[in-house]
Amino acid sequence: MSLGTTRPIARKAHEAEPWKAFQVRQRGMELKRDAVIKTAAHLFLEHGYQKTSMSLLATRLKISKPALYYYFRNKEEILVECYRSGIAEIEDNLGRLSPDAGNGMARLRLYVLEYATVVLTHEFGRCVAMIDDSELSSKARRGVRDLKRKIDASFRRLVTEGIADGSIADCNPKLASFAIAGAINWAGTWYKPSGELLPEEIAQAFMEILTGGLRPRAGKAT
Amino acid sequence: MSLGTTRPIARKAHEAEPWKAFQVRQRGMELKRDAVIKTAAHLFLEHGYQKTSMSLLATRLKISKPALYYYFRNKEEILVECYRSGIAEIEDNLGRLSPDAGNGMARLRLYVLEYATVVLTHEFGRCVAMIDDSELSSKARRGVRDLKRKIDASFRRLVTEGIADGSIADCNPKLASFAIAGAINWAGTWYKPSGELLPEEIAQAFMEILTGGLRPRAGKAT
Amino acid sequence: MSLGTTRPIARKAHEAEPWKAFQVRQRGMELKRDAVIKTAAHLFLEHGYQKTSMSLLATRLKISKPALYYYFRNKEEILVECYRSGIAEIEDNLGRLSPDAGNGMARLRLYVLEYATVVLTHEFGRCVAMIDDSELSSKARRGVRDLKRKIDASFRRLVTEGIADGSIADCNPKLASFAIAGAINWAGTWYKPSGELLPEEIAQAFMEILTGGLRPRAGKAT
Amino acid sequence: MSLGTTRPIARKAHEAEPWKAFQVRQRGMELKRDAVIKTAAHLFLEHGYQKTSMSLLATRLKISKPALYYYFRNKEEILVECYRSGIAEIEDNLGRLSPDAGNGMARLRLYVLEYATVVLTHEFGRCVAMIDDSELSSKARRGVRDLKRKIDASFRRLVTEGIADGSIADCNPKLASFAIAGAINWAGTWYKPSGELLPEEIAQAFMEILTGGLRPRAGKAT
DNA sequence: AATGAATGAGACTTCATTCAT
DNA sequence: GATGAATGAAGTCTCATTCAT
Repeated sequence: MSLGTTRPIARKAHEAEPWKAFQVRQRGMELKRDAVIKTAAHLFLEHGYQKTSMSLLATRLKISKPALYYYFRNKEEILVECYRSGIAEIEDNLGRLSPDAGNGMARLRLYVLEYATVVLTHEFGRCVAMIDDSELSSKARRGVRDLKRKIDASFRRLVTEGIADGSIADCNPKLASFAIAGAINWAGTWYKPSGELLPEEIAQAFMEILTGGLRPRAGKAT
Repeated sequence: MSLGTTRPIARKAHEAEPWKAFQVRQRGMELKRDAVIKTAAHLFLEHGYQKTSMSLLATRLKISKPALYYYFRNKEEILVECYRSGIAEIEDNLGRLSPDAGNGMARLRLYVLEYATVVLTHEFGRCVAMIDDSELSSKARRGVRDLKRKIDASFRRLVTEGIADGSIADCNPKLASFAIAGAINWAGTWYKPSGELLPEEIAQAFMEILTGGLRPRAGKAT
Repeated sequence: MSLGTTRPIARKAHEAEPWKAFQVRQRGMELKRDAVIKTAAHLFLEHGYQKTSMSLLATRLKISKPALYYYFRNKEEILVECYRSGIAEIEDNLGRLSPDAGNGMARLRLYVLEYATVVLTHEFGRCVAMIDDSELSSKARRGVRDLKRKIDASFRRLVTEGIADGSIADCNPKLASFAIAGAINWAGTWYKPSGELLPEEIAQAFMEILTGGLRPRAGKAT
Repeated sequence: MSLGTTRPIARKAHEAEPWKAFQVRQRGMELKRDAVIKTAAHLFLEHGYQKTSMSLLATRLKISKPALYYYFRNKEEILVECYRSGIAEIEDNLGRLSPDAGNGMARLRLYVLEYATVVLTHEFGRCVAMIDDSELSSKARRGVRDLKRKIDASFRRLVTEGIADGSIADCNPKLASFAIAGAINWAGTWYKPSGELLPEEIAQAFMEILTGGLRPRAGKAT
């Protein structure tokens, strides 16, 4: 029975259980927010951000539209949270790589492998790769870009280190990172889990192709 | 001198209007259509397809909204024409490459160079690379994908030929093409003409990085 | 007290709005939908379906345009509901006639009387008679026609029964029903409640004129 | 003479060929107008007045849209001309009936037969019966109704005469005419030339059914 | 006599968001 | 915490009509 679920009761509820209730509520908040962005990420990837309406999102979550606005300020904030989760996901996975796994090239290769895997198999990761942040307001965009830049910086640092230790040919680290990350991001565009290519397969092949070009050429001074 | 032909000048031309160009009310289906898609391509790239309203497009062209519908059946048709022009542009440039310029690898390298150049410097070309065709109705999408596939097929054929003549290492041609084309397409995403990186510079670097990984490894029997 | 039930009062009721009727923001899907189709029926009859814009309808109801779309999927659905209500109205009234009120002719006469009364005095009934269902999409049209056919079938059945029991002259039941129903439907076109002719008067006269022609001719073998 | 008609060329034309040309032009004008309203009537009957766009009409006639405005002031005028032609058609056919063909009933029967035939077989006639004149502006509507009234008046006169000479039962001539004409007009709504019922068949049956009810009841002193 | 091109007005519909409960 | 109901703004598109030639 609702005109709202618990109108009469609610007013009493927060008087009755002061502390625990709050924690539980907070926990609930977190859980709900997670559920929202998870579903949202899925829909954004399936139909695009613009074409995913708040109505659809609410319907999928089996909650009412205003409920979404209880958890998030607006649609944009949901997307931003997707990005944030995606970037966290990526950093999580990449951060786990041991920082002393050989020379720069070796570490770059692992990095590429891992990044490709995340982008292909994790939905939040795919959001980062796929959804154009130009959909965001300029303020939110700046925030997201700051986060994204960290990943790019990692790539660039690895390349630079590889060049320093001789395991990577002399090249423009910025362009090299862009090429590598771009190819992987783009894969997020066309990869379909239902297709015949396996993520591992793609990740492996991309690692070879994309890092192979950075190998120092034998006997060449370039 | 039509807006549609003079490509070198074109970079500034999206502001030009054939409306009232020479004398008033010249004949001009062709001319006008060209002007529309040129401006549309520009706006699509700037704000995205969905967020570019027909109103905005009309305003930019300094014509009324219904006038657009005199030249195109609907918004989708405009996007399709952008794609078509872009693909023609790409094929034009790639087709000009002499088909006997050395072995597979050599030809692939030229191809990459040229493709990157088009995608970075021609607006229609960028449309092909950047605008998600999932915005289209399924019918139009099929048409566009058929066209796009031809370009992908070219890449794949070059790789296959390179493998055959030994100039390219044994690899999955499909994945190799995807990696290469993807990296370039992605560049369309972040490249800003106003930035510090020159298109030629990027194209050159990408050529090295992306094809380098396909070189047969010295001393490897594979 | 719902707008939808009190038919006697209803003739003036198309101005009533359940919006803010009792207290503010009562529950009321049903109530509101009824109010919408009641007002819609009135406007459709006054200006025609095509020329009745959703804007006008909303204005009359003193709600915003999108609110209409909260209650109905689209304009067509509103018309379909008008039809449905009208047909229900007609069937209600006709169904109340006792099925054993004499021979076929006697029952037909009652039926004509009642049908004419509904078509002349009930707005939903008039919708069924007057609004061309070719305005509908082919799918909706099929649905409406199925409903309409039931009424036509009733007429035809009565005529057939009358022929069987000798109370009606031998004739083509289909054409007879069409003639009778047509004359009545057409009356919906020109009848104005504000005119000098009373509905009862018209219904009575039509009954005589339209069924008189079906009387078996004395001493004539047809 | 409207602004739209003969501005540029006319200035020279009427100096050069003063008489013949004018006649020819007038003849052409007539012919073209006829062609327009003929096609228009067809389309109006097929899709309805509102849904028949001037574009479609022009396309069907293989002329340009502005050309229509050369021959007619606006869409409404085209409909009015359809009505006018239809009414002329009806009057033509009805006027041909000899005014001394027996008593009132006999003449009424012929009249019904003829009216039904025209409404079912002539497109202009069908326009009069079918197209709701509420589509017209109030001014045009008045004109059309004046014309229509003449037909109605004929019906009513025949009934009155029939009552006078005893061949028709005492009844309200107005309602009798409405019933008769209404049934026939309505037939224009559902009759499809491609269907199985022949116009003659329908006309004959309607004549019997609709006039039968007006026969004076045997043995009744009224 | 005829037309290619253009337009103002307005149609239906969708969406992100908020109000009042 | 949650929701049924509502809305302002905007979107795509169509139409009758007219301008300039």
